[in-house]
Amino acid sequence: MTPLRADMFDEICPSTLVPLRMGDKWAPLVIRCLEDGPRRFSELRVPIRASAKVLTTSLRRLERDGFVSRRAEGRSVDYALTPLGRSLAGQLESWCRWTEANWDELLDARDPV
Amino acid sequence: MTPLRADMFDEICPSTLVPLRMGDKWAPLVIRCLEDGPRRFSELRVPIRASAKVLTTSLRRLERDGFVSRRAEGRSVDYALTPLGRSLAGQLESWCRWTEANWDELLDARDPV
DNA sequence: CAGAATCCGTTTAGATACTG
DNA sequence: CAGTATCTAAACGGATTCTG
Repeated sequence: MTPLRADMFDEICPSTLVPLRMGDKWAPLVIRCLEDGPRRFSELRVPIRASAKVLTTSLRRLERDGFVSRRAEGRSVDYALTPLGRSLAGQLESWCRWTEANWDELLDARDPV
Repeated sequence: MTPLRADMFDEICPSTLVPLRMGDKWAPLVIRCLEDGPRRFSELRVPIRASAKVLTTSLRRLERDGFVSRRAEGRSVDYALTPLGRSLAGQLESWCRWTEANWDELLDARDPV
């Protein structure tokens, strides 16, 4: 194994944080939805077909981890990517590109349930 | 949002598979453990401090998705990365590098629970 | 509008004991 | 050695109802 400061075998290491957070069913979608700028709660609910409770949970976690910021003004609330969140979005896109590059293998490999 | 064939908003799309599978608590560790070659079940259990049941579950899923292969010979069983799994391991390493590049921000941003 | 509260079913992790 | 079986507890997702 390549020695890295990012030691996934250490539970405290932030490298374990990213897969766990992205493993959240809705978090990657939230990140992608915010790529083009701030969105309100109700705007996120249209493309992301999760219940209000579940979406809120995702947003709170992303906020706590510093990927998303929340700004309330009057009745409306804006969610936006932080600089760290934008950086993560780039990482996510590189992932999608990996998926595209391995598309057929991914579909073929998968044992149908 | 950049238009990609990998559409995370489509539940069937394999791009959703990767974050979900990597969100598995032990899967990323399994992948890393197999980077240097095949390992037996008991060898995996040393660095990966999960119960036999949980580790088995992870391995079965990784096998089903085509990232890991299982080969039994006599009493011993070898697990190894498939070509697809090796490719994923590279992706995982790029993730760790991203973590290292954003180390301080990740630690600072994180709201202590 | 942006959630919070509640309830419910499923999934997951973990510990323990057992087996071919 | 490489699991399986069983049980428990916690986490997660979803639907519904309510509220400032």
